[in-house]
Amino acid sequence: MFEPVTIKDIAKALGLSTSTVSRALRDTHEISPATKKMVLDYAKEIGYQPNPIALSLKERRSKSIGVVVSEVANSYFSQAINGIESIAYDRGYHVIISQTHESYDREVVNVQHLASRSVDGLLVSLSSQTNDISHLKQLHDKGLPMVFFDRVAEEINTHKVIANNEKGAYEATAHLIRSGYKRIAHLTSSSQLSISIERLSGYEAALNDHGLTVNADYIKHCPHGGMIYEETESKIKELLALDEKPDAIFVAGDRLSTGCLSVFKNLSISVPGDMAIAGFSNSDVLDLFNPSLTSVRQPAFEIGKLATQMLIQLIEAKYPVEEFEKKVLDTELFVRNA
Amino acid sequence: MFEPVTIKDIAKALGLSTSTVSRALRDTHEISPATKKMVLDYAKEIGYQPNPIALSLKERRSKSIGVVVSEVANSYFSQAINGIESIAYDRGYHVIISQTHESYDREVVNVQHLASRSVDGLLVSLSSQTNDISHLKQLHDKGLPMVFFDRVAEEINTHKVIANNEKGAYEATAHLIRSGYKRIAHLTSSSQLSISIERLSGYEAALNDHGLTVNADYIKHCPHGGMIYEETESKIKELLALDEKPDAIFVAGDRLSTGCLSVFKNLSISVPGDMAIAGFSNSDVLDLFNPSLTSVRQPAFEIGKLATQMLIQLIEAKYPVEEFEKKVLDTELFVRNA
DNA sequence: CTGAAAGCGCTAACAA
DNA sequence: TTGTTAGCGCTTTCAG
Repeated sequence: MFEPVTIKDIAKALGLSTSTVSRALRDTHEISPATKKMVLDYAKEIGYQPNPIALSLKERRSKSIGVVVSEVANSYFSQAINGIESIAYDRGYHVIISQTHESYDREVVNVQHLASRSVDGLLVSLSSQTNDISHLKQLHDKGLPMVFFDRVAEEINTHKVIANNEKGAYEATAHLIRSGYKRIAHLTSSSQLSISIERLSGYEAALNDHGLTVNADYIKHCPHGGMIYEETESKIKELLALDEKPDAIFVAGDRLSTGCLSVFKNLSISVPGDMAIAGFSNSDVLDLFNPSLTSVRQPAFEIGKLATQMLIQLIEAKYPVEEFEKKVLDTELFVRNA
Repeated sequence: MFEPVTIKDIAKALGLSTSTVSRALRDTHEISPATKKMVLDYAKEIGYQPNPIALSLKERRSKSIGVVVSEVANSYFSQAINGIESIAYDRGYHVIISQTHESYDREVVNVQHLASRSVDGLLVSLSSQTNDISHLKQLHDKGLPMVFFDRVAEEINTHKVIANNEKGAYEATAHLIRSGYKRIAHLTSSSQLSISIERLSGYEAALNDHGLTVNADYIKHCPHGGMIYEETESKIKELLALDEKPDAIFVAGDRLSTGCLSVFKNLSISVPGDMAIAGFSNSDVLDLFNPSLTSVRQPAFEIGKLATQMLIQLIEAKYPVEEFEKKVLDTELFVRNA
């Protein structure tokens, strides 16, 4: 149905061998200018396009990289993907995106799928439900290049690119403290995620540094990372039911931050009047929100770029890479008060 | 670096021929149960994974589909992509996403890139700057299956899936009229886009049906579809500079709607006090906006699903398909007033 | 029921 | 400088 036009066709038409045509097309020196011109002209005339699949088979690589994220409909990830694309594209790589929707099972399936489609490398941000990373470890051990970004697996020794989650969390929490709030709760994603751990640690450090004590009742985890409204709502209701109700919340995720605002809006609880909120978010319409959200913004585009550069470096390395690094990029705090 | 495990390895280890192994793996009937079991067991043991590239080369298809959208960081498209993925994965297809960022040049390059990577088909939503569609026409003529969604090219005879833009625009405009507004402007994307034409037509119909006249000065185009804040701002300022200043605006796009709200916020113009706004948007945080936006929501997920089903049907068709259809899905109006 | 051989499109030794 | 040949991993005639 879809017309071929192969090197063989050109060879036949021009009375040459396929290897000569190949050489002309690939511009090697061992070819006469005349033949080369003839081949190139004819190739252009009939619109010859090399078959990348044949090439992949031969060179044993696909010039494509797989991306595993929880959701493209998420400002952070869509910005990161833009960064990924911007680099990949320039370097001639295809980007294959797959979404876990925060499900461990889908993550396993997607990773397997990508690997079996022989991507040359993987850019991974773990799902919030992922505890066991053997599906990735196995591929990594086999030699599949892999770079983690955002939600990383410490157990796998490879490059990692993350935001300075601890510092970002510290700043947001400190901002709430400086604004006069004393009972600051923390709403976060599942506890095993690297970002949860880092952000929790920044939150705790800020409390400690400002003479406030960490109250375990004030820390609530949403395993679905804000994907399920009811989950977020019920955790917030737990906070509101406490004897010493918090007066502010530091929220550790994009979806959770907006989810949180929605819950308060629906409960008709005034923000920041009755409850102040600061949270991680990369949305670019935050300025339109009311109640407004003081936000911690990650350099998502930059993170995507860096991760991709490192991955391609790994893919194209002549010798196995032994030294891995973790890049940490600063976040930015946007104070908004309505 | 990355270990192979081919059919040949199995054959050698088991003292069989590659064809026998292939047959065992592919579960044909012309194979003895014993051999089959032996092969399957061994294959599982050593973790054999068929090489899809070799298969693609043989079968002359890649089991992947290319998606061309303007931006993944856009609620409409990210939702549509979710729909696309949901079907594609089930049917064993990979989804390769590329973004035009509303640029014609990038669209041409991306389409070429996808085609040369031999995707089996294309799901396309045109960039706002695309006038010339010969890059697509050429591939379509060559037999590459193609389905348009959202921003379609009427000149290419193939399946199309769109929202009922005209009706959606009509309803939004009629809503503004019923709310008492009489000087309703229209802010839209570039004039050649199918969605612009359809939405403009719905807008005009609503005005006419309600005894209002269409004023050409009230219709403003943003060729970059809201990607450039300054463009949106300047068009709005043009509207505000008119002698008979509009009292409401019907906005024809996601990015434009939020951009519009931002502009008014920055100009300290009260919405809907001084200016009412209704617009197309698929954002799922609209409820948090203030000023709030009365929105026309498209069934993006559904559109993505349908387009993908139709594309795969085209790809897998035994005989060339001659009959094409255009599916039109209803939008939903969400009235919000703050 | 199994094996040998050809071929998908391309490149790269090796010959000529 | 050009042609011949083999091979990347797999399926599929065609013989046995």
